[in-house]
Amino acid sequence: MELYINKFNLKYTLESGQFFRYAQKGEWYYCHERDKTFKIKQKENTLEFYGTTREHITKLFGLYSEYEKITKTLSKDPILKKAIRQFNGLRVMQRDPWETTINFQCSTASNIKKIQLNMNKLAEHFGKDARFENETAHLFPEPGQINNLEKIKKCSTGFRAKYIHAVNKLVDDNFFEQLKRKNYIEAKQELVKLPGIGSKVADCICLFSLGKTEAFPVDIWIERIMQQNYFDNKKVSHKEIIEFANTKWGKNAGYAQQFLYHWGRNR
DNA sequence: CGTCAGGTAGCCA
DNA sequence: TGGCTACCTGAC
Repeated sequence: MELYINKFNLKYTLESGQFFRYAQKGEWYYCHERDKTFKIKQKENTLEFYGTTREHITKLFGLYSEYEKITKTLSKDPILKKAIRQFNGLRVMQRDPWETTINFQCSTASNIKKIQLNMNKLAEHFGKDARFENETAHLFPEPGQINNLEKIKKCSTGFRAKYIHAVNKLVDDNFFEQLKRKNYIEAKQELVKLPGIGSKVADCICLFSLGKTEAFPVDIWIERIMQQNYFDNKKVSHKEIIEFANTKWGKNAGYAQQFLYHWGRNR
């Protein structure tokens, strides 16, 4: 299947730390998202993919957003202007909230490689098997299915295992549907009540899966980037950074974060 | 072989 | 609110 696209870069979007279950094979990216397995490649303004629908691709890769409007507004900021020029086509994805929650619970005090390992192992141990191109693909387990603490530990999750185990019991798809209907502040408040989920992870869930475009996840990288570029190298609290981003970029803060993060790490 | 990493929770001033 | 520290384990 094909999809005509504009102002989109698959590589930047997929490799910018918002999505983890993918593997590059030649010109194709083999991707897994919840119960979907598909492969996708980009050739200029065309996306070619197999294994899923146009609707899914459009939503997952944030292709419905008013990208030109957002980037134009953000480009008033000279630093973002550079970042946007360098990484034009980078999008904020809209993923499955359940998988995103487990995903970013795994991210605490970790790194991209290890998060990928955790997610792939969780799918192997708890998810259903499917066939894709004559090979076994592991689907991500449904809410409620990650229910064995010892097995969760076998997925190299370490001290995060107990949090994953607890959250698996506390949420379901309906919970996330309710959060989508709430505003950003309320949704975040609900999320940080969950074990193993603090401000940063909650903001990632809000931004990457609940459509809260104003969320501005502050991790150690964003902290450094913001300090260097907007606070004259002075120490600032995460709270101050969030307030600054909110005032400066409002509903576009999430996009600003994604550009700054990618730019700051790949410069 | 030691150090450290996309944070969070718990505890104390 | 602000400042500490422990925490699993693979990767460098």
